[in-house]
Amino acid sequence: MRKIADLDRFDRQLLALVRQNNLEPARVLADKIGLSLSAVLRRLRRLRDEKVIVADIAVVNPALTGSALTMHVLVQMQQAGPQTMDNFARAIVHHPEITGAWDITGEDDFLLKVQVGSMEEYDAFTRRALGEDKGVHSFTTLIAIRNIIENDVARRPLRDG
Amino acid sequence: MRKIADLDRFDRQLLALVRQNNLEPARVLADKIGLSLSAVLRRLRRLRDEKVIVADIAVVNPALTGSALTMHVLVQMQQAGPQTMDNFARAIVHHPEITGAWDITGEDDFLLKVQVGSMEEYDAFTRRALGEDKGVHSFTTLIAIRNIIENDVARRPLRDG
DNA sequence: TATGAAATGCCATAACC
DNA sequence: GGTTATGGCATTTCATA
Repeated sequence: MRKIADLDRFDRQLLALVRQNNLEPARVLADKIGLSLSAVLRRLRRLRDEKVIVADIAVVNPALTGSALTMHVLVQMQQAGPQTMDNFARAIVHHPEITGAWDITGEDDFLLKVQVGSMEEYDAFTRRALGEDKGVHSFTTLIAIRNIIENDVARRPLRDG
Repeated sequence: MRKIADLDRFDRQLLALVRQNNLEPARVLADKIGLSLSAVLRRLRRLRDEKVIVADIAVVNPALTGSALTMHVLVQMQQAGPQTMDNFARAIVHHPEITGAWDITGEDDFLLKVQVGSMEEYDAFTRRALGEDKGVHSFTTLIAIRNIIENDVARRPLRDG
């Protein structure tokens, strides 16, 4: 992956702009940062090719997309060695229900943010992702009653009307 | 705001597509959902005008944008009455450091996701946002050692190289 | 009030300096 | 990194149901 140091002032300015609006014509961006049209297009292409920009998406009103249930799960491992931690971290990446995951300090080892459509789905998820064969000792579920702030790029299907 | 029921099958299909890639030519989208080019462009324009699509953005690699520090804060209120909860919920919305907030079940009342540049900044944030005058009884900080999954649409400035 | 079709104008692309 | 010619795409207008 490219290092931050490899991004010059123009790259950073471009990213700051397209992160707010990626439909703005390159010509406008060029004027804003004081570069030519082609330079802007070349840089944007490279930023996308090199996965500095990982996606270009429309953000849909959360009221329309919000999952039925948002859970946070505090996970304690059986033994918090680097090996076990890494294995678990690598394993959870593939679960689409998990929209956030952090390796944390304190009593617990991981914090997961999970979005599911129903309690049944959550139950199935825990069995699949947090079974004891994964090195998990125990976990605590924090059920979200209400989403107050939710900045996630939701990738779940839209709720039906 | 428009109700979900007002979105027909075509609108939902369009949203599902542009939520993954908003740079795809309308012609391609039209083929995928079985509608004409003009119909697709009209619908997209309306979805944007009516703020069903609230933004069109490039998602930047979290390793480059992620704040130096991601914290999760479990907050216990002095008294968890609806009044206090609502006041707090309304107050926190204005803090830019908070990129996620949920009203949760269990021992604690709120879970906050906070992104800051340094420990000093976090300390200042807690004093500002979680002072006792806000009705907060106590809070526990979970420091993220590592971001394993991070789907947030970060709107903070890029870190300098 | 919706779609579908065709003419216009803008924008990204690519080859070159 | 900048400039120019080309192709593609969105936009607009019109016709239709």
